[in-house]
Amino acid sequence: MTKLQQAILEILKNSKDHFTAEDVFWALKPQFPKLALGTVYRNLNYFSDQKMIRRVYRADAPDFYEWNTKPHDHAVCIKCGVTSDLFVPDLKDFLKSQILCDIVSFDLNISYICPECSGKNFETEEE
Amino acid sequence: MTKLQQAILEILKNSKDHFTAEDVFWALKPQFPKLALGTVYRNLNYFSDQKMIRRVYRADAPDFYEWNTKPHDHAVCIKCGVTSDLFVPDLKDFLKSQILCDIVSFDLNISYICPECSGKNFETEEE
DNA sequence: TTCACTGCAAAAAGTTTGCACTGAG
DNA sequence: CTCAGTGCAAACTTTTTGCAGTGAA
Repeated sequence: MTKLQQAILEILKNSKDHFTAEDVFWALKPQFPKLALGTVYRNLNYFSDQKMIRRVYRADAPDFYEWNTKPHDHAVCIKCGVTSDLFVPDLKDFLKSQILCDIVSFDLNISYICPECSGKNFETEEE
Repeated sequence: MTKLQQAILEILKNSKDHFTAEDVFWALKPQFPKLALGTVYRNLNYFSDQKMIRRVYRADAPDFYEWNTKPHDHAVCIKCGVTSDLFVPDLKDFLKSQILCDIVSFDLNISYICPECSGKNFETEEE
């Protein structure tokens, strides 16, 4: 494991944020001035292939990568734009009960108004 | 509404399939030999802006367009690759009850083994 | 010396856009 | 004559890849 690879993993490990390849690239650029974006992609994809991190495919925005590899969903606040991890308990069982099929996996993305932006004090189940 | 625009809508209207812009392009090419892919995109996007059809953004595959504008989800069979419309009853209420937040919208995509491929006779709630 | 890792640049894939043209009204 | 709709080609965004160089063991 090279210094660069360690540094890439450290960035993800030390934050609950969701990083695009470019985020990681710019975060490391001061420390690795010759760093290339392609190299960042290559390493991030290698790590996610190894299940060390999770890659989240997105449709109309760059994919992001996160440290949290446990199953969870994502919620994007339509006010502040922040993406949060979100775990919906019993969702798989609920889906199975409703559609009566063998579910292999599923991907849920929620648009919502986060507690901070709603001004109210809702609690979210987070993981 | 031009002949081309009518023809594009007809293709979506007459099928429950999910069409990429290229699907539509090739379906119309015989009838409109000079047709350009960009024009197909422009019209499909115009129609979806007008809520006449629905555009479904996809992460690692071309977006598709469908006639069904009613809220529903999608399930992709991992065996045969077919995408089906799927309506999960009461899902929004279930999500609200679990995460206690104001949900604006959500997007659910399921990977599963469809009834035909599983060899069993499961019934799916479809819309 | 070796070879995994890297930088660089080009390519790939999907989609959008600028511009000139054309044809129906 | 006008101008909405079109074809064409180039641009754009995100991501991947081929290739040559390089640096640690």
